[in-house]
Amino acid sequence: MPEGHTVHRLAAAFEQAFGGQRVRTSSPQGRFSEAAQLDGMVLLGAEAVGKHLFLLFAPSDDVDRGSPVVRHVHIHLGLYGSWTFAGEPGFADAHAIGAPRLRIGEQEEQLDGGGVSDWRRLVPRPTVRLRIAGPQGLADLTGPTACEIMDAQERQAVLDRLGPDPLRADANPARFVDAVRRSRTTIGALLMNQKIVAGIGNIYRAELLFRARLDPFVPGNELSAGTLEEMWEDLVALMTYGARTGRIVTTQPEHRDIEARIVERSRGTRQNGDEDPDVVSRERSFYVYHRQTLPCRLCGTAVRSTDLAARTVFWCPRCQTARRRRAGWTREHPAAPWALTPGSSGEAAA
DNA sequence: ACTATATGTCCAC
DNA sequence: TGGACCTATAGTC
Repeated sequence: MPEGHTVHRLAAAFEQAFGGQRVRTSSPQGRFSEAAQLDGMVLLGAEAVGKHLFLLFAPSDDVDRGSPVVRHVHIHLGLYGSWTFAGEPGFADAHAIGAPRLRIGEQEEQLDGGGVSDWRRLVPRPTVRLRIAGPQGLADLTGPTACEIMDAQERQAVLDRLGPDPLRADANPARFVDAVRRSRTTIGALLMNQKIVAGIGNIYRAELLFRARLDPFVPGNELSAGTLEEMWEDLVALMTYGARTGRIVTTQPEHRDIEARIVERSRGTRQNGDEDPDVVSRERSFYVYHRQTLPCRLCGTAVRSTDLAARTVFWCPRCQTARRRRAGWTREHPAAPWALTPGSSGEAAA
């Protein structure tokens, strides 16, 4: 259930866990029989583009010779896919606290709590499509929409059908701005279209539109370049935070309720200051996502939901009012919180 | 045991 | 636009 930030996180985790090392690969489930072709190769690195993950493999003697032919394992997690890591203490847990395991995708899983103390003896679930095992630990993939070997041309074809990715340094925001302004489709639908911008999912869509105070049903061609440039900058900030912490948080501290802040303070076990992602509980993290019928954090109006582009969109009908305006329109709300200040619960925001 | 749900995408009609 | 697909989990009977 990842959006782009999760996939970028995964790429970093794979580089750290297996980068440059020989690995064993297998498909316990049997549905990725090509795993046998990769067994014993070197995992050269990992790449994230939007919600697509590429793991790069090459035979070790090719690597030694200096010009390896790279096999790109293309993985898309879809709605259900996830990776589970297990290994030596410190393996793939750059973002976890203490435990020699973490599951990227959703919750953590107790891998050694049930009597399994050695990750090497961890029997894969029968649904594991791909297992990658290195000297320090392993990673199990379940439920992906895609898991296939690609060559360089096929990889490029995937990139070619994606819009700019806010988490990539090579992204060109003008492509996003121009594509939106050329379209009569609603901004709510355009944000979910991976050709327009790569990596946004249903949460970032709803939250970005709220932060822009924008009605999801405004046609793209009615938005000003300036508005879209600000939205791009906001996306970069939101998704960078998400990639760093593994969690989506879009609320400004002053918009989370007071009781929540008291609870967060009183938890008291923050060793490392302000960067602990657990500081913001899930219920405090969003302005509108999954908050239909609840009062808007800013104005108290009931948050609404409806279908838009095959998914449920959530929005505040009072705060998100811009519609049917020509390009050049400026926001009516006094101060849209473009700058995200995560982790500083209770502090005044910019 | 069954059902509903989930941060996704594609294809057929 | 509706259904199919991939899987785990929480909730209900």
